[in-house]
Amino acid sequence: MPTQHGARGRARREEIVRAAIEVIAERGYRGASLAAVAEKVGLTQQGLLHYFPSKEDLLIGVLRFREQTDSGGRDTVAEPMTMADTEAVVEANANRIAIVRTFSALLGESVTEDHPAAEYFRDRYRLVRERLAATLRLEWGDRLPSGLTPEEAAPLVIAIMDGLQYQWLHEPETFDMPAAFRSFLRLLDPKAAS
Amino acid sequence: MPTQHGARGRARREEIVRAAIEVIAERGYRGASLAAVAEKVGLTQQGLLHYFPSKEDLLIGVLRFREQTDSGGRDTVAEPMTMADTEAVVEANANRIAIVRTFSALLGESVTEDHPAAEYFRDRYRLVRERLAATLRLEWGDRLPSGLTPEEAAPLVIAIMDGLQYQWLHEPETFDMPAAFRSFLRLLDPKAAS
DNA sequence: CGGAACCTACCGATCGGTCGGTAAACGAGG
DNA sequence: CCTCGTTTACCGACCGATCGGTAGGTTCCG
Repeated sequence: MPTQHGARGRARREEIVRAAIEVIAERGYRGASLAAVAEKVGLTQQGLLHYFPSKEDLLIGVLRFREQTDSGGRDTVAEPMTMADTEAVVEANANRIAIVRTFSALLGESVTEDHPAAEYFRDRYRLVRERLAATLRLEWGDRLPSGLTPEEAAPLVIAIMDGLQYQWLHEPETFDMPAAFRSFLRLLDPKAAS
Repeated sequence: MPTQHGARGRARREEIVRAAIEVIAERGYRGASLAAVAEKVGLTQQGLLHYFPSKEDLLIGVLRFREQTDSGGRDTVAEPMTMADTEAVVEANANRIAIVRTFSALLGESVTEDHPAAEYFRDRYRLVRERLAATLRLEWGDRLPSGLTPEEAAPLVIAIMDGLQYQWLHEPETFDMPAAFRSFLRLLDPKAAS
């Protein structure tokens, strides 16, 4: 078992994961070769395999890395306690195009058969929907201003965030993702200042 | 130039395109091998290359096929003249999981570098946004009931459709995509019966 | 000494694509 | 109707590249 002790090894692993995120953003998971990731951190492919014994292990590393550190990643929606926070997340994502691209590409791939990230996204969706519904209920009670229940609104918030990212990624300089998201928030609560 | 005349050849090409759509749904575009597509229609990989001289040409064929025939595909949003039609599109998509999966997978891949479908999706988004805005304006004038302009609302409708598909594809039996979309329509127009 | 951190040398599989053929269908001319 | 050249519809053999992964080291640090 590599990388167990030693801050040295842990740092190297993180370096590798960051490189993997970049490569996946450029080529997707299937298109990302271990060799390309290895080269980015100055390793051979086999050197990389010392830290992550298989490509799938590396992907798991990427997914885990996001869950831990990534306090600005797309779905940190899992955490925020107010709707204003979700807006901040979108804003932050607009400045993290590489990470957004990585996870948008992964999300797309994950709908194909036996994709190693499929389970991750399914569980993630469930979790985020739950927490988001709780957040909405905390903010507005059992009925939003629009008349929707929190359970009805939560999937819509997620869908908007995901969907806007694709439009934005295809026209990063033209498409104003945060503004579009704010429009949606106005839809949820017409009285909101924002 | 193959397939120019002859209904025979044209039919074969369509057969191939349909097979390609299936394979892409299972493996994505990068993961889809010409051999796998060829096998589905009882051809060798070289036989397939007779009809589509390269893998990219096959993808173009898939994209074109959708634009023509696919009157129920995800984005036929380009056509409908009323909002009720968009609801019908979503409903139809809920019964076309293979095609939805294909284009969701392609959309995801298309955000990676130099993807052959990137231009297609970008142009498609522009077009659909325009037409949808026109539809919205026709239905409600310059301000929707929620106060949004048609140009503000159009990207949101698209984002919802795209985003809901990913959640649905990850839980096809549990997640009620049409119901979620109707919730969104209620957000757009609280007075709607639906 | 022992384990972590690598690397060289390979391997079998798969990929998209080329080359060069063959066989059948087809249209035109006699 | 029958030839005959052309096009269409394929297939077998092959190729160079790349892929993820294994086996078996060596170096170096604690």
